[in-house]
Amino acid sequence: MKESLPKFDSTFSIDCVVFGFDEGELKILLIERNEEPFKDWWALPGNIVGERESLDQSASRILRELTGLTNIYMEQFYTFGDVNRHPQGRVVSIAYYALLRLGGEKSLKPMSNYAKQAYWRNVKDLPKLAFDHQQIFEKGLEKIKRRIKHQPIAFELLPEKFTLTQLQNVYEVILNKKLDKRNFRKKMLSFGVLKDLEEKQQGVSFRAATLYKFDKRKYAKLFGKEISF
Amino acid sequence: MKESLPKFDSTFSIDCVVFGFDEGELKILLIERNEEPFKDWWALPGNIVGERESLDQSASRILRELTGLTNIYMEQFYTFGDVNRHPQGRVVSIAYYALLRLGGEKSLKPMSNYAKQAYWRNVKDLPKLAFDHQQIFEKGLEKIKRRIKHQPIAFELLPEKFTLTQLQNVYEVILNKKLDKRNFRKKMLSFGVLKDLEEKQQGVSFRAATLYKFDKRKYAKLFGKEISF
DNA sequence: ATTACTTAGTGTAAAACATACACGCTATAT
DNA sequence: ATATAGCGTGTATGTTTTACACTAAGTAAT
Repeated sequence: MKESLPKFDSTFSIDCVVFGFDEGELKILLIERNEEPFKDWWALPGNIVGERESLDQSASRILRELTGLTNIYMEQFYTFGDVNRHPQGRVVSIAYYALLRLGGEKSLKPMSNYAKQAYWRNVKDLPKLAFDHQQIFEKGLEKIKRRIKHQPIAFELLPEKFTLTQLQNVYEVILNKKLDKRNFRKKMLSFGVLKDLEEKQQGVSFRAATLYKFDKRKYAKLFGKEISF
Repeated sequence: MKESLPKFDSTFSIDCVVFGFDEGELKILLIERNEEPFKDWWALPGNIVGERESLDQSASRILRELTGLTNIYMEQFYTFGDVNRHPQGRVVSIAYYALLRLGGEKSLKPMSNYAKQAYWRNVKDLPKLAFDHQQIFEKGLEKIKRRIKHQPIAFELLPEKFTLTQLQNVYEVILNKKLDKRNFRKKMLSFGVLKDLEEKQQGVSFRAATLYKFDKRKYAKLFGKEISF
């Protein structure tokens, strides 16, 4: 039975563009490779898909190994399959982006086997990347630029409780343009998916802003209608 | 060198959701399988990716073998990789949608090896499909629904010269809702990407409509601005 | 030639939405 | 007390979207 499938010297991997937002900057996680090919180069975190793993499971595993976190927001966005993208053989790579709350504690586990360590790097200042990872990163960034206009993904980059200014910053840094404060607030609040927590920021050195949280229940009720920026 | 990549009993394939528009209906191409597994079932056209083929090349090849046509508009949209999606082994499938002008001549080549014949089927009346092809189809349809709102893909389904009513029909059948004629025309013409050919339809049994064509040059100049429906 | 039929093609008013724009308020730090 | 820095707010204008119905033109049948 199994014999009827052609067998090539080929396999598939997952690569992840892991976005985080910190101090007003959009960052991604990069690893420093510890193995050939591209030893000592910077690369996107990724790995070969296990024999008994679905693609989503594999991506989750990679993120867990990398950050210790589960339940990270994650989405498959494109598959890269040029014949020579990997110098050691035919490796088709399924790319995911992930968005996560980078809450001060930038504690990343020391990496196993193939990588020395992972670091957050500002997307505006990336080093040269291994394989076709530059291309993968660019496509991932493009995808979240589109998606943030219609889907409530910005919240994935923020802590549970956030201020409107922080939210606006996320939009600005991803869309790469300044937005008008009053218009942004008016529109964002008009969707009715933010819950005013009647609570102020703590520990800021000037006037504290009101905290909000994203209200998933209310968002679910919008079903059909689209948020748009 | 090559030995450092883990080898599983796995491979990858392409599956294509080929959309056509004819007589006011949105159709897709299905093949009747002539091989196990799922012998005699309906399925999306697809095939194993060749050892020296990129994914796009492989998809083009499948479409060429199926329709005899090259230069079909085509786009990768998702990769399906559940462990058990293929009963004979681990087959990850990269899915493409294609849009083509179904101009009366529904002449499809008789299929080689794995399929008896291909047929156009209305998307509103599809048979049960092999593998996870129902899921693939649904995701493909969803994608073109989104994409037609922002990208000029409707033209790919129409002949070079078309009437505004035909164009509106494409939108209506893909978005699955009626649109207002006057508003549709106003908006569509306002983008300035349709060239009035100052020429009327031939051989219709009532008042002939003006023919237009999509003007790629002008569309290219819009770069940045977005068409939206 | 007349008539019946079918689709083409057209405008406007009201509502909703997007944009542009600037200053007083408040909590903190000194 | 005062300086500071970010918070929070409203309006007027322009643009876009929506809802809505009839006449014009060409063909076919008689």
